[in-house]
Amino acid sequence: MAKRVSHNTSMCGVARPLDAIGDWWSLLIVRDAFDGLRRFGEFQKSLGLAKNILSARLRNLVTHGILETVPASDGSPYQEYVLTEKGRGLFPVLVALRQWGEEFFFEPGEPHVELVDRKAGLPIRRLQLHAEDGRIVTSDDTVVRLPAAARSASS
Amino acid sequence: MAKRVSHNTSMCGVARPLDAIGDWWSLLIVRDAFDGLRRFGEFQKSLGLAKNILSARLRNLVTHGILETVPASDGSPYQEYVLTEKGRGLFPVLVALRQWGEEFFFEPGEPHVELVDRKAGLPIRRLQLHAEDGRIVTSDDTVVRLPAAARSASS
DNA sequence: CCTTGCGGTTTCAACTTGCAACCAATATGT
DNA sequence: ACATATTGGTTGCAAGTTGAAACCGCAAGG
Repeated sequence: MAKRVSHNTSMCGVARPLDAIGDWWSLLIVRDAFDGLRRFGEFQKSLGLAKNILSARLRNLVTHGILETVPASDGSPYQEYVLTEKGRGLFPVLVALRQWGEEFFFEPGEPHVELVDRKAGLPIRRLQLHAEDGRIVTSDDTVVRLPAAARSASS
Repeated sequence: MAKRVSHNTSMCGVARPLDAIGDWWSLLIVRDAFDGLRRFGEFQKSLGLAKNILSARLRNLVTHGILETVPASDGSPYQEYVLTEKGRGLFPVLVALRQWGEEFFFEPGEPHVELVDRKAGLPIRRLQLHAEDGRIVTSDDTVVRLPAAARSASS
């Protein structure tokens, strides 16, 4: 118990996010939150997971500032779980996952939900990586590099 | 044992990818693979996880077609693990996670590794979502929608 | 030979997961 | 007033998962 919340500075820029999210369920909760779900029961019905697990995951997401609880929007005496700014920052992660899923996990023609622009009703474009000058880059065109400070102390 | 490999059709476009990846370790393995790591020992040293776990995760990633084993690149009698096309498709997911991490998990000025364009040496741009017409959209501007076929059968 | 390095598998204790039962607070019917 | 349902949890417990450490097999080096 009393899990650490502050960032473990030994973790890298990919591991810290994963640690904060917690597990797969948490990411599905966040996805549902983007779809407008707010209530404990809504999440449970949507995901079909055990209540104790949902309870723990929601608490963890709140602890990490990804969700926050708000008193209630309708009259009911319960609380609701809504995305924080930080939580909304996860949107590209979910979109990237979804697009990867669409490309590799569905037969061509197999029906699947689509992410569409609300205004035009048309699908969202595929995510693309751009260099500073606007060129589209792939994983082959990039490297991870230490910051200047750390770099000067190594080989 | 004998885990299912074919897609569980009841899972959505976000859950299927998560299921295939397996867990957090797997994603970190894939990240290391993008950084050029190929050998069992390299992954183990980089991630510091138990050998049995690494073994299981690598096997799972191979089973799901994210990594594949190749005989050996140098003379050694061992095999190496390299990303498949499908595995390379995970790059945007990792970039999205990393960018989220950079924004919310590091103090301003705290040193962290950076993803840079190999040619220009400059950082990669922030991922952005574009509508079909090129407009930048946020989560508020999008909805998930059932495919036309399924849509006509509901409310 | 004997040892070292690599790439695992096996063993086993500790932890996590998740079903089911229970609990508490309000809402609703009679 | 009293029973009953609904919502949002917590608790108990069996089964599954994780991970540290020990072991194993093979090839190369001395």
